[in-house]
Amino acid sequence: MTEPQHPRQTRQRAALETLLDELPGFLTAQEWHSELNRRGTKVGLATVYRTLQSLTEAGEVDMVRTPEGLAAYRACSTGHHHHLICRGCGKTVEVELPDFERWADAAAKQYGFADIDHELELFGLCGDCRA
Amino acid sequence: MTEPQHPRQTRQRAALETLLDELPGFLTAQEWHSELNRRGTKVGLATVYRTLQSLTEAGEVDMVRTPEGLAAYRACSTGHHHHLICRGCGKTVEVELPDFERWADAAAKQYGFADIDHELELFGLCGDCRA
DNA sequence: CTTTGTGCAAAGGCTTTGCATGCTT
DNA sequence: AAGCATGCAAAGCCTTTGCACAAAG
Repeated sequence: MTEPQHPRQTRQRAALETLLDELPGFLTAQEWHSELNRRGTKVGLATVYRTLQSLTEAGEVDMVRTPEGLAAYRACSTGHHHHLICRGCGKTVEVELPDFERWADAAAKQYGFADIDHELELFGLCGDCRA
Repeated sequence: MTEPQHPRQTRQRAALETLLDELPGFLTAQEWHSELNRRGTKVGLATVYRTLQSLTEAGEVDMVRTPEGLAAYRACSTGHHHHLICRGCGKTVEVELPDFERWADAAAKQYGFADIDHELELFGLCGDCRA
């Protein structure tokens, strides 16, 4: 049993973590990559993929699947929540649904299921895009 | 404005529709393809993809994304419902959640979102796999 | 006969991986 | 100095598409 390995502090990882804290929405690995390079930080695409995976496993980043099956990532705040995602501009809101877990558990239990997990995303049009 | 085009009745499409009615679970396009061929019905993979898409657009088939981002399909009964999927054996149950749409609408409206759609899947362990 | 469906193979797009090099520690 | 991280390019996988042929209406 060795110490839990801390990832090394590299320019690329730092840049990505900073960017994750700045931009609130869900972006794909390729979009994070473009955004980094657009800001002048040269980072390889493979590195972005590897770093996002690493951060996801570490629980510092949230991954969801878009309806197209792409992986999209964002920094996650603590606590369990769901996402409300604008179809128009991609803006995302974290939605607390306090009753949902209990309710899902209860619903599943009626079918003999236990140990319930769930994936829930809401998609809609935000006020700006609706205007 | 012409009549709504009915798809042509072909051996391949019939075989897939029959199989969809027989197997209750979610399978990927490739899995449906394998299953067809395993049963002696030779159908091209591209045809399976195209037919599943066509059936999905026609509302006769349900598509969900697996956590890996793969598209998985199954015949769907009428009415909107969600899925309760066993992590152990893949068994799926259709769950009617009558209050959910209203509730999701209300929750989203608080954030100025409208025209809400959602994706909800529940994952758990069924009675058999729990034994 | 006309139109749509099929099959095959090739192309596309996202993601992962192998390997040599550079940077952290 | 040792080892993980990076970059690039190549490979992998799922899925879509182009095209010629077959089948349905």
